[in-house]
Amino acid sequence: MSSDTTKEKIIQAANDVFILKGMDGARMQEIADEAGINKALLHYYFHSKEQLFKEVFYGILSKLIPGLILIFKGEGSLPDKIEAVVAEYDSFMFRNPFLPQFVIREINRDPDQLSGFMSDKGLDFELVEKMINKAVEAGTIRQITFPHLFANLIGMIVMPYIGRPLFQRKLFKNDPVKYDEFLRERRVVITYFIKQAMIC
Amino acid sequence: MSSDTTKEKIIQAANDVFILKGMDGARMQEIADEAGINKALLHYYFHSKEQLFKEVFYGILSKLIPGLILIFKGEGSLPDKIEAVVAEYDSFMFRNPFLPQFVIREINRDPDQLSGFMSDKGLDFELVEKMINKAVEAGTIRQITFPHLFANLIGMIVMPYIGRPLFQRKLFKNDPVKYDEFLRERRVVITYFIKQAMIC
DNA sequence: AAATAGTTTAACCAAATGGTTAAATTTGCA
DNA sequence: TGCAAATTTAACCATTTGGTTAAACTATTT
Repeated sequence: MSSDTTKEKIIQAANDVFILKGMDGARMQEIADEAGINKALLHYYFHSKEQLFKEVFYGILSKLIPGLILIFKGEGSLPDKIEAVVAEYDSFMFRNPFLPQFVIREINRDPDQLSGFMSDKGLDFELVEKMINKAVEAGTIRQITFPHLFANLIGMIVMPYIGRPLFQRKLFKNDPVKYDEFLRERRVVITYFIKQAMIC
Repeated sequence: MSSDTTKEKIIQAANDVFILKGMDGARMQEIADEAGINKALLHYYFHSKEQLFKEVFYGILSKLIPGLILIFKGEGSLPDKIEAVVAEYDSFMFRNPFLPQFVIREINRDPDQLSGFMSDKGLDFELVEKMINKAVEAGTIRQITFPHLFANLIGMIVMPYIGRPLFQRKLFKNDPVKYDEFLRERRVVITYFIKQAMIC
């Protein structure tokens, strides 16, 4: 097997371990084990934990951002775009259920790096902000500023993933199947909720 | 000064350090320094970090829960209660801005303990759930289940605190004063948002 | 004054952990 | 075949950190 494959095995293993245990909780030895190699070789490819973490973390994020940008810049009415963003975002979280926690940790660990990365990837909110403001002025949607709408949207999407261990216990008698059903309902519930709240 | 005062100094110091750096990031030495004592004395009062952490964490939570229960069990219409919960919750977060992150960490670290604690404190959601279901049946509010409403509510309230380092940079040009203004607007925005979404 | 609890000092311990090293071995490729 | 890169082995290092210990000192109480 080529060196590329080994590197990929490492990244895959790091992915799993990091996303389950976070940067602090992850052990280099465990990542090596998970990848089926030894610690020396791990450091042969990634000279530090920090470097490995960044490659994994920003690797995942890189997969999410293009979809969002496409939606923002694409055709369609504002409500349609909101619906699409919710769908895209939520399905991504469903496939990467530990990502929100992961992002939160990074938001508080190195916000400049994360912020810069988003800019590099071409994700900026000015377009969207203008779009919202224009719709408000035109009377298409109720009065709201972009930051508030953004916080509402992301908060509603992300909360069930962040709070799962508690929510599942308190609201679903700790039944994971029921909780997954609940998660699958979120997309349509959130979309509906936002539309009712925003559209006059 | 009595031993009680020293214990309180420790708890206060631990509060500050834990809430800024989390359980993992906090150092016993730093807590001792912050309390103006030395490590030996710190362990004289709290024999382990774990024990100290729990006293601090559940100490804070204990202050939040009674207010919520009062609202749930008190008089008033459902919309009024929702408004009151948002106000109570949000003002608590504003006074303890690092609490949400703190809770999230604990949710994922020891969910059983946290869940049990809430039950002990008399916080259960069955009443609220019934109240919501009844209102839906009566047609007072639009069709929604309690878990969804709960996730929406908490998500919207908590998100701006969790995501602050990033949001402030991306949406407010990293201006902390502007961000505090934004936070102060949240209560009314969220209340309004929820009411528009829920009330027919 | 004597006893008790609170507090300091300062050294120490054990475990965990990220990272290094050097030599030996295997594999892929020119 | 022979060279270079990939991989293993296994020991080792430095640092951090939670926690301990014992002796001495101080304040409080009885």
